[in-house]
Amino acid sequence: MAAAKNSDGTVGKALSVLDKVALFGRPVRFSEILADSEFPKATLYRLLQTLTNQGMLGYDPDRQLYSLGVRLVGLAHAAWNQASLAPIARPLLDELSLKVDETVHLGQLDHGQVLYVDKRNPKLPLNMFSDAGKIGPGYCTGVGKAMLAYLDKPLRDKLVSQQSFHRYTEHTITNSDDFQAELATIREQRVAYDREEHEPNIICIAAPILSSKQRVLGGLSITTSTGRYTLEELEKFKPELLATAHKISQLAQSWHFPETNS
Amino acid sequence: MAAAKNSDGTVGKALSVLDKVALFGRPVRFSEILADSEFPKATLYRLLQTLTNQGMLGYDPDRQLYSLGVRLVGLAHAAWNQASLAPIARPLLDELSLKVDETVHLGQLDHGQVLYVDKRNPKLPLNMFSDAGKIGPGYCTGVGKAMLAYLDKPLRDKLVSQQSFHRYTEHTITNSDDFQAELATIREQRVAYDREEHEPNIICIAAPILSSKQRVLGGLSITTSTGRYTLEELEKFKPELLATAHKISQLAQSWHFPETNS
DNA sequence: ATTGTTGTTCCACATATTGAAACTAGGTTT
DNA sequence: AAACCTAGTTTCAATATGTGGAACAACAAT
Repeated sequence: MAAAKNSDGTVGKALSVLDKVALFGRPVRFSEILADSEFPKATLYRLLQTLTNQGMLGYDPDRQLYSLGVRLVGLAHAAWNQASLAPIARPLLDELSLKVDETVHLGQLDHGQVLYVDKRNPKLPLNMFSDAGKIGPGYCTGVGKAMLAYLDKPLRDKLVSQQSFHRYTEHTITNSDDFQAELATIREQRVAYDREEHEPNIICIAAPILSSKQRVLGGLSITTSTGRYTLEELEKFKPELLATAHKISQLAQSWHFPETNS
Repeated sequence: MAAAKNSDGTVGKALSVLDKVALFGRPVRFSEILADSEFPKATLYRLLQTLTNQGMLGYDPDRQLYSLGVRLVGLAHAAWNQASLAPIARPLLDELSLKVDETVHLGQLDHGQVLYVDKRNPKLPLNMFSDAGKIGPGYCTGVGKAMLAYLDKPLRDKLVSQQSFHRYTEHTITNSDDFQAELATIREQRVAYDREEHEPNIICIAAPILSSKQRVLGGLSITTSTGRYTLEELEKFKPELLATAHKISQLAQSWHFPETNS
């Protein structure tokens, strides 16, 4: 049969519904979900009920609105603690962001996209779920490129082919060939640059965090704006960046850490 | 037959496995999960596979360890934004915590327990998943008691009966009767006090956040230590606390918010 | 080599899921 | 107020999915 259908059984379907609701980004009506769902009414209905029962979705009977459930927040707390580099890397992020006096991001790969698991901004010391948990594109962010560059070829090719290459700015790389070339350059330089590829005026330098077996654990970046530094000047952060990435990697090793596999 | 089995179908089982893994709090072996699982080997195996496929679990093939998946963190980000009071309440928490110069917590109910969705500490402005997402007992925390007190009787009774009443300190309330009495007192006073019931030397004053229909949306507390204030002195925060709770409630109303239903 | 332990696959069987269609509850039009 | 929508919920036979005992592989330890 070969080809990979993307749903494993009922659980897969249920989770895809979860995603749908998440995607709306606000509480939604049954019919709204039904509208862009492949499931028939009754099926969708039961899936929603199950998820609601399970606390993965919340339901407001007065307004008839489904929203993501609070249970997710609790699970994520656990996930963040045990499956992300964030709790280990935390002191190192503090240190780095203070030293360079710029924003630092810590990301991991999730299905070819970047999931930011932590962030430090030395000026605005406010961070929360609103920062961590954010997902960004893999092909036009510093951490994304740094991580993708260091995957082994088969996985890298697979994920590259899945990128959607939306042109965010005039500098965004918009096809796989250029992107593969960029990744090769990154491997040579050992760091990735974001040259206003995702947002105008935002530039960054990023490095992968690799396990001792050279598997990609995550990515680390120093982000700034063109108003503060030129792209060339970013290079001066390279030693600090690599040093911190390496330290995180060592800490991760010693306190057994799971490797991201997608 | 009748009685409510707590699992709805395969999805329920899969999610219970997720919880199990979360509960370990660290990456685990297949056999460890099997050990305290009611599922037979093959079944558990397939559930784990499905969850892993779906990115809800991560799997490290080298070490053969399952851990919570990063996908959860992304979902939670969305959940936090759309289903929690946190994003709306944020500026008000800032304001309150600065004004009283103490730590403030914002919580919501999740299956009779308290889920902290945000926190502000005016001294240590470091907060993250490591604070938000934390789950605490309902019967011995300020926000927990404040929220439980204001539920309508049937739901309240149900949740009270589900509390586990572990004696954390000598002040912890350890049976439903005393607890129901306490809840009555709270309704009279309009605020709940935590009298070192959860942790020694930690005290707090808390109020519920109610919708216009008097449904419980969440809870807000000001936490301090016996070293800084006596229990009696906490009362002076009551006006500020109630005012802020009310403001949050109003904001929540205007930007449609789902009500917690368990 | 031999045994033990842990993880993976098989397959007949049972159960949970499916979805068209019927139904109900509210709201809107005639 | 009756007739008519529309959005949401329930039913039920057909069947796709999930189940779990047992056999099997992979690998360690003896």
